[in-house]
Amino acid sequence: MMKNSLLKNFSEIVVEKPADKIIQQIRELISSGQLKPGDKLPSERMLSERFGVGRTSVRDAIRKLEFYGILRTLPQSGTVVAGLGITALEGLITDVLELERRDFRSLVETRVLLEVSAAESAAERRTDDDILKLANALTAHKKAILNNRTAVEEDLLFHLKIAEASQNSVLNSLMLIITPEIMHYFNKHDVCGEGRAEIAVEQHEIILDHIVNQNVEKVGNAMREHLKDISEYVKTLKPEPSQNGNGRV
Amino acid sequence: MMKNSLLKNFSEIVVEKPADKIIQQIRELISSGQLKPGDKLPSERMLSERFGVGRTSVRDAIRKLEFYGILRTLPQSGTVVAGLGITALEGLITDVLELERRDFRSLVETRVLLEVSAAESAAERRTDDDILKLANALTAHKKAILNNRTAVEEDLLFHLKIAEASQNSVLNSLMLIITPEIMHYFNKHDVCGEGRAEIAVEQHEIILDHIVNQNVEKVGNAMREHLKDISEYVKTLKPEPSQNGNGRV
DNA sequence: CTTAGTAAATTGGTCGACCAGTTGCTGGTG
DNA sequence: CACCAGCAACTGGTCGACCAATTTACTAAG
Repeated sequence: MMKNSLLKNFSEIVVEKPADKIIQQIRELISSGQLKPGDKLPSERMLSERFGVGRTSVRDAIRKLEFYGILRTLPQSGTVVAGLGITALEGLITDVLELERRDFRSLVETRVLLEVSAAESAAERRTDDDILKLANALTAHKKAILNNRTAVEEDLLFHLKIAEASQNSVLNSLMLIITPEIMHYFNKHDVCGEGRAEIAVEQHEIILDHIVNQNVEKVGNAMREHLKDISEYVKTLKPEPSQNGNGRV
Repeated sequence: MMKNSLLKNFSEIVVEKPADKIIQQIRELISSGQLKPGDKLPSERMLSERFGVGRTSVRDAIRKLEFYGILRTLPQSGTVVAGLGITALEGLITDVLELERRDFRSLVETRVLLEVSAAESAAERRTDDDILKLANALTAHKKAILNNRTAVEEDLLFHLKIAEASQNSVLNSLMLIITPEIMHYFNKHDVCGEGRAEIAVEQHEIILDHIVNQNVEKVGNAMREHLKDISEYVKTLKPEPSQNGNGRV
């Protein structure tokens, strides 16, 4: 182990997973104009031979780019470049490669933004079914609090149901994406302690009322107030910048 | 081909990729309490044998869940369940599985939400470096218009730089995520035609000015106006509900 | 010359085997 | 008895081979 420490200092982060190298290579192919949007990519076998790596690594790279909507793969047919422009592709790919740490301020800030909007849309467009789901989520939340004081999951699940009720699929998806990180922070800082949970439930009840009555204006303010309460409470705990668990969005 | 059509009608969407089946199974493991947050997952070999599929499929499933922040895999060590609650996990996983089609209304609506907020934050917090990047992006946009009338990529790249200047990493990431889909729609509907591009550039210049002068209020309105222009123009083209290319967020 | 039918080639999907690094036990030694 | 070297059994990462389905190209009949 000791004998390798020097070597490690030398190479350090040069681990360079094959998949990442391939993403870079594909980026170059696109930059040089050899690969235009709509074009079919060479077969995975071609690419693996061309890049000198196994086909699995190529598949991993493709899968990753596919996640971000840059490629699109049709079974038994081929992989094509999505209908994006070259310029944007370059920018996106480089950004995607170093999509890193979140910070708490950004997370809270964005959450308020999304949630307030979601609540307003929910009040405007909720169906009867949505109300049922919201009521159920609220009940589950109350029930969980009776058993164990921290019920972060149930709390956030109520918020997710609001996003669902907004009838805005994109908003809903984005909420789904950032929720795990929010949960991570909340558990870390033990937000729901000594009476906080009860207050949260009360506010949830108010919000649900507004949604039922389709009072768009009031629900926005109620949600803003609810989140303001929580985020300011969190601030009193630790100033720590604190990086999150994984780098995903 | 014809002889299979009946069979296809029978099985239809029962393609059931192994990876998806595994995601379901893991979900059950978590539901039944056999897998608690923080626990280490059984090794990939165990899982592949247990589920009766190849290890590759297991890896695919894990990658997918990892992408959504539900699992976390440490090389040469093991895969663990992220620090999420069981309740939320259930909700998230089922939702993730059917994270499907976007619709245009949701996309535009959410975009306005994010962009206005991004512009305001950018005006408030932009650095000198940000201004430089914004100016460069604007120049590139103008230049592209002189050559070819449609310069959707450069247009959106300017918007992405605004998100970057907002100093909100989460907001920036979310913009990166929805931008490809926006581009898809714009190219599809040929938004930038006959003078639209020039108008857009003028509005971009105004927005940039406001950001330089840190005029938070005006930049919000300017961005709202800019997006309103575009989205309403798009509306005049086709009422078509239109599903997008791939189901990714 | 057109067209239907079939077979070969190519595609992505899946699999089990091998690789390198880590962990933890085990037995020998101070 | 404590401790450390060394080995063995894991881990995830990568690879090339096989599979089924699709596409394509060729051939033969009309």
